[in-house]
Amino acid sequence: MSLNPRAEFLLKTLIERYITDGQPVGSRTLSRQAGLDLSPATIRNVMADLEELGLIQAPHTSAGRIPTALGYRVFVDTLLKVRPLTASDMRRMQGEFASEHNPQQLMESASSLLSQITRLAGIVTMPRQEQAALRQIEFLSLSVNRVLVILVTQDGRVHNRVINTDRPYSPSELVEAANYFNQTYAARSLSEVKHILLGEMQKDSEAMQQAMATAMHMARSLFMDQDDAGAGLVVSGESYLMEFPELGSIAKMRKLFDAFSTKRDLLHLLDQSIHATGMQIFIGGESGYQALEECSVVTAPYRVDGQIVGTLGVIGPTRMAYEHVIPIVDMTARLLGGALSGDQAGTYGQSPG
Amino acid sequence: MSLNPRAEFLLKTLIERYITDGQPVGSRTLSRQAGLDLSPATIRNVMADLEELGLIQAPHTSAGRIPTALGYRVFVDTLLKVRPLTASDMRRMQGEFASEHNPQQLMESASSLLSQITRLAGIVTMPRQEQAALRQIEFLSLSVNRVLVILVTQDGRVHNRVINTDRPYSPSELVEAANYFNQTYAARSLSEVKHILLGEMQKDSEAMQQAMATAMHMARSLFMDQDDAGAGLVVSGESYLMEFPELGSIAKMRKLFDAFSTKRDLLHLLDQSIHATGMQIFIGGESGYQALEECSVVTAPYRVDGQIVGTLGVIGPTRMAYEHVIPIVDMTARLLGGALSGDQAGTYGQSPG
DNA sequence: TTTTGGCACTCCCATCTCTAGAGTGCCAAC
DNA sequence: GTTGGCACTCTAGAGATGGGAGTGCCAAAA
Repeated sequence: MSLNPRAEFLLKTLIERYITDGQPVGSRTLSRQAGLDLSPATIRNVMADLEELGLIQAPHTSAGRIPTALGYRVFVDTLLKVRPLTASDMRRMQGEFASEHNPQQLMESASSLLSQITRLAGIVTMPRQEQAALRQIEFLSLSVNRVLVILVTQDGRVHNRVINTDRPYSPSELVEAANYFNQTYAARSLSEVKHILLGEMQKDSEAMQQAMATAMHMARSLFMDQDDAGAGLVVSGESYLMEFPELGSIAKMRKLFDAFSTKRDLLHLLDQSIHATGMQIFIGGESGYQALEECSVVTAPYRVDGQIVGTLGVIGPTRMAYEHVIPIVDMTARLLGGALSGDQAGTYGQSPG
Repeated sequence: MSLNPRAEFLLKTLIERYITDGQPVGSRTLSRQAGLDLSPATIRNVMADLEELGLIQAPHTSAGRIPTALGYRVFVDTLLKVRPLTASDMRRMQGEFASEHNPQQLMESASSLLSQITRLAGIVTMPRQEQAALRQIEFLSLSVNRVLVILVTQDGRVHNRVINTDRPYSPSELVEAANYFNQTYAARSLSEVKHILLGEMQKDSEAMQQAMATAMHMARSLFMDQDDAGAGLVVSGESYLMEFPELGSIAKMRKLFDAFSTKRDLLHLLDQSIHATGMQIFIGGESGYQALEECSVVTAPYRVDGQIVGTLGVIGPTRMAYEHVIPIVDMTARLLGGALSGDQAGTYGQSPG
């Protein structure tokens, strides 16, 4: 794919133009817009080449050209200059994160910030349980055969689960079990804990101390059936997407909104980004989900203490203002990570006050 | 509004017909449908009367008639015969509730059942905190100045809140405070507790025991800033609404979906029903919200131990199959209430197993 | 070799016209 | 009170039409 600089420049100009007004761009428009002092006829030659390379296409014989997914890909990968955040957006984002400490609400703030600033749909995945480090666990007797397990992770989130036990446990048994558990596993990641537990279960349970056996029993129920299918996803501003005429056919919109409420596919898509170290951009069909055929997804992982624990991003039409969206997603990921880490610091008493 | 039986019957027939196929109903259609052996001309006379009374209207000169909001109101109040639930729907609903005990998930099951069976949007409000009775409270030290408050209500829900304290508390202080609190306030409703607390705070705090003072301090922070604006609402199946052409204009749909994601207005609307003892039906503009102009909302309160704690229902176009929707909403409310009460029973060890 | 103006051609889209069909209101007759 | 008849109204959909935007290609100019 050998593109001379002029062709590149024209591709870039064409895409920028198309992104701002959504109309196919013709040779005359492009010739004026580019400021290259070339006649429309020349431009037409170049456009024919670009079409041959599969970077742009004409919706019909006598319309202008619009970018293909491949065209956007080249644009995003090699032509795009991201715009720095405006000072006012920056202030707004910092303000939002500064005023909030509860992790759940931080996710929601992040999601709604993303959608409000970009005017696209914002998505944030909950920090992955497995990555999160255990801070503290407590067992609380609710009734004869029911125990409430409270699990606090380093990122400050609190998880509850009610467990039906096969025999009654006394409060002191529960306290001992919790102590044992906290001493043995504190600061390890939940996936480590799970792994260790699986190992321990192999051992002869006769040999275990009582406290340990109790802890094991609780923990097993807690760790073994975690499937919060899609619960861990915060979506906001879906309705912004209704404003884009290219997504307009009710049927397409319906599919898209179904995807938003099912959440499963989205979660899976975002999970892919968790293994990438930086931002990822899925353009059109690249995501592999039919509902997102005409959409792009821009994601960034966020970190708590250097460890990637979740991802966030936006979903919008392929024709989105990437150069604005990218820095916003990037910064939101940093701020959210920072706020979550900051929260933890606060919990440990390192913050002022 | 004096309607003779024949006019009533024709109104009923017209509305039923309009509900099933969404087209304005003309005099010939109605004459055939009604089976009254009246000529279209006669029907036309009656229709002219019904129009004069504001019960039906013609979209334009030579279309048939469609019901007005008032027409639906009369239909729902006096003409409607609800259909009993089908056995298969009944089984499905019971099955769904039988397999689930976690209160949060029960809400979600209820919402998704409502939407799937009616093919409309389902909504369920979380049980109101204030109505719920306190079962148990625990304080857990997270770090120097942070305490995790865990509050379990009779309906089995667990609430967490992290509180920043003004001084460190020792574990034993916290245990004592919790004991004090549990002994003093168990089984009272949260609103009662809140009320009592307000009273206690008037008293000379010097005179309080240490445990009591600690408990007070925690409780104050916990009870005083509860505004989960809209957090307590589970919505599902919004996208079903996209299938109704009468809601079709993108702009209207946009407003509707904004209302779904804001949740505030919906919550407020459902809150009105919490004070009613039975089902409520808001037709078109009756709800008072512009976004719901072309929608009807069918709600029913649900009870835990005879006490109304929340409401649920569906939102759909005014042209919905009320005679099916009403018993479904009604039954869902009963089943959800039952499941929540049942859950509580289970917690107290009254259930088998 | 690249760029340009010219030209014939294509296709869309908005507008208009037209017609068939559905439904109405009114009136006179039953 | 009910009915058939009739003139009238309005919509939705099917062509027909013309302007406009844009194209590809070609030959001439740079």
